Parts: sequence; C-alpha cells; structure tokens
Amino acid sequence: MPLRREELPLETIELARFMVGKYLVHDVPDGRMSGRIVETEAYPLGDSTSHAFAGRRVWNGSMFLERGHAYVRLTYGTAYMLNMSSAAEGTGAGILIRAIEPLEGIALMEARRPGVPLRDLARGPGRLTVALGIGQSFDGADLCTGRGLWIGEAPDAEAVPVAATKRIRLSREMHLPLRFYVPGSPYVSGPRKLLVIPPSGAVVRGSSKG
DNA sequence: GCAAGGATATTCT
DNA sequence: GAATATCCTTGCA
Repeated sequence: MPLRREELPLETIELARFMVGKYLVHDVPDGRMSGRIVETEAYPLGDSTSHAFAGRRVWNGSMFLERGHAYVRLTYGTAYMLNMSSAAEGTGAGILIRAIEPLEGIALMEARRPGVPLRDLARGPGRLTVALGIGQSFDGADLCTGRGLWIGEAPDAEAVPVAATKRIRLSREMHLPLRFYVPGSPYVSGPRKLLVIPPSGAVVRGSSKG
C-alpha cells in the first residue's frame, strides 16, 4: 500500500523517524525492487548543513516541493543521493534516505552491482541509488503515486525499533541527533548501536597540502 | 570490524 | 581554489 501524502508527518524530524521501517519500492519494466528503509537523516528548515540553506536555487528546487517529492543530487562526483522533501510547498527541507534492507527484486539489484554481497547492496546513500537504478531523472518525482518510485506502508513498521544519533560526515551541527536507524540491523551504514554523543566533536579531517 | 586515504564531478552554505 | 549529505581499496586485528 502506497503511503498517502496526508499520512506523512508535517514536521521534518518526525518524518525522518517515521520513515524508518517503511518500504521503498521501485517498479521497473523488469519487475519490482523493494526494501525496508533502515536509516534516514533529517535536514530541517534552518539547518546550516542543508542544501536548501542558501535559499531556493535551480539545483535544489525539489527540496522546496510539497512533502513526499524526490530530491536527487550527485555529490562527490560519484554518488547520487535520494532525499524526500518534507515540508510545505515553498519551504526548503528534506530527509535523506541512507540505507534499505533489500526485500524484493534482489536479483535486479545484484545485476546493477555485480559481485556485491547482499548486505552491502544498498547500505549507504550512494549504493542505494545504484542498486535501485535511481538517477538525476528522478529529481522532483512524486513518491506518493504508487507507480514507478514510491514509498509504501509496512505492516510491521510500528514494531521496528528506532534509534537516533548525530548525522554522518558533517563537520557542522554535529551535536544534533538527526540520524535515525534500526539498531542492530546489518543493513545500516555507520554505527549500528546506541551511541553516546561525545561532548566535543573529535572527528577533524586535516587538510594536507601537496 | 575498523581506520585512513585517493578518486571523481559539481558547486560555491 | 576549497568544499562537499560518498565509495572503494588497502592494511591491520
């Protein structure tokens, strides 16, 4: 069953938590690929690390669509990332879908990522988009239609435990627990256990001059 | 399993 | 020129 837009929480952080445990489905001519969302991150309004922070631009316009639309962008030159807009039309906010547990169409995903073990097929935002065949053309797509790429209700979604930690790979706003995931799931990228956020961020990547 | 570093394209927070 | 919501390989345990 596709999730209706009215079912999506209006608040970005709530929505990021809500989406953990739900299904992500991609129907293609060759069949159906689906998986359970096991890891998300919230990028609420006013977050200085959000792609929407600098205001509405051509490249981030999809983040300003009504909640439930896809925002796809290439980062680091190699990795597409799938986000979903999370607020009202005109408001720039979204959630990043970081990992899924593959359920249906695993052979189709393996065909796109040959030789990769099941556990790593969609463990990470860039890997997820490769496995599901999601590219720039999906930017702006409505995820509430039940056709093509869409999000679906999961019968046991409420039974899935959800934990929160700081987000991954950010150098600012690290203190905010805006990453949500299923604790213990092997399909989660990064830390899978309940973590205590350190008082001061010790992760500093030095820039070496050459 | 974890840490460290290079690759690679786009943008300018 | 510097930064970026990453991935892969290598080395070690």
